[in-house]
Amino acid sequence: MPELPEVETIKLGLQKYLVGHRIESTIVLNPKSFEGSVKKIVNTKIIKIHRFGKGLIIDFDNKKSLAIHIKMTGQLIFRDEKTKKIVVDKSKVGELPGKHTRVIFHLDKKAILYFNDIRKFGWIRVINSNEVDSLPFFKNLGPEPFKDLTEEKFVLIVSASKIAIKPLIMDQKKIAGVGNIYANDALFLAKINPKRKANSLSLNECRLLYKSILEVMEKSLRFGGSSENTYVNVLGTTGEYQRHTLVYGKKGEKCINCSEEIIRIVIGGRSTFFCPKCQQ
DNA sequence: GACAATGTTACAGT
DNA sequence: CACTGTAACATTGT
Repeated sequence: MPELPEVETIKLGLQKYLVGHRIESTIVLNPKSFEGSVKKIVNTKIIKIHRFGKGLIIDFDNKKSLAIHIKMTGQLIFRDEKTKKIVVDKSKVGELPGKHTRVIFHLDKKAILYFNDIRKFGWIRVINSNEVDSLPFFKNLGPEPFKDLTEEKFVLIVSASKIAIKPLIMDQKKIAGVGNIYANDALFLAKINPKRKANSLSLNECRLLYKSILEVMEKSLRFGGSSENTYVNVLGTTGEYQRHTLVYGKKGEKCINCSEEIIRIVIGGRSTFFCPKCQQ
């Protein structure tokens, strides 16, 4: 799932459904997916949810927290008596628990939180609430859209780098939250070739790209994120952004501006889609 | 069988 | 040391 809009959608869901619940037990089915002592969070109450970039933090009332990264295929699914009636997308979720369920949190009032993760890249770890900033992933996060990434900061970051603009905006240490889908679409919206060296962008191009990043992410948030692959929200239902992508995943299809064919190349090992005519 | 998939990081090389 | 590019992690689907 995993870019800022998807993780933010999960955060909103956890805030709505999970906060206030007490953990009764935690079952770790895949040791690699969970680090730390389960005992530290049993019988504690969930009080707050945070998101930093693509990472999540769940705070408990005993100064402990869970730090979570769902990477490519993680899912956090909440079930209780009420939400049980909501029909999950079977093709993306399957049985609960199922073959890819890695951790199960049993909560009070018969509620359950499942952590599913096909590829097992994701992780959950128990930490002290005050040590979030010392975790490798969270410590290194750059400023993020909608928070502390101002246009001025963005211009400085872009003009200071010689690497291609696309991998730059996907570098979480430089800018937090942008991944492959939105990097592709933002560059298309700004009419910038993804191979361009970052420091070759003009001030106007930088500003336009900044606005484009915000625009595509804002649009995705409205659609509840992108369910191109395995992403679902905490109720197990899909987002809809994948039906509205500008260029991502559209190799061979016509450009929505000029009807030229969208092409796919690889930059930094990642699929890159763009219109060779609009994004010279 | 080969290749690609929303991400991050360890490692090698400059 | 800083920066850059590539491979690896594990599994599934085409």
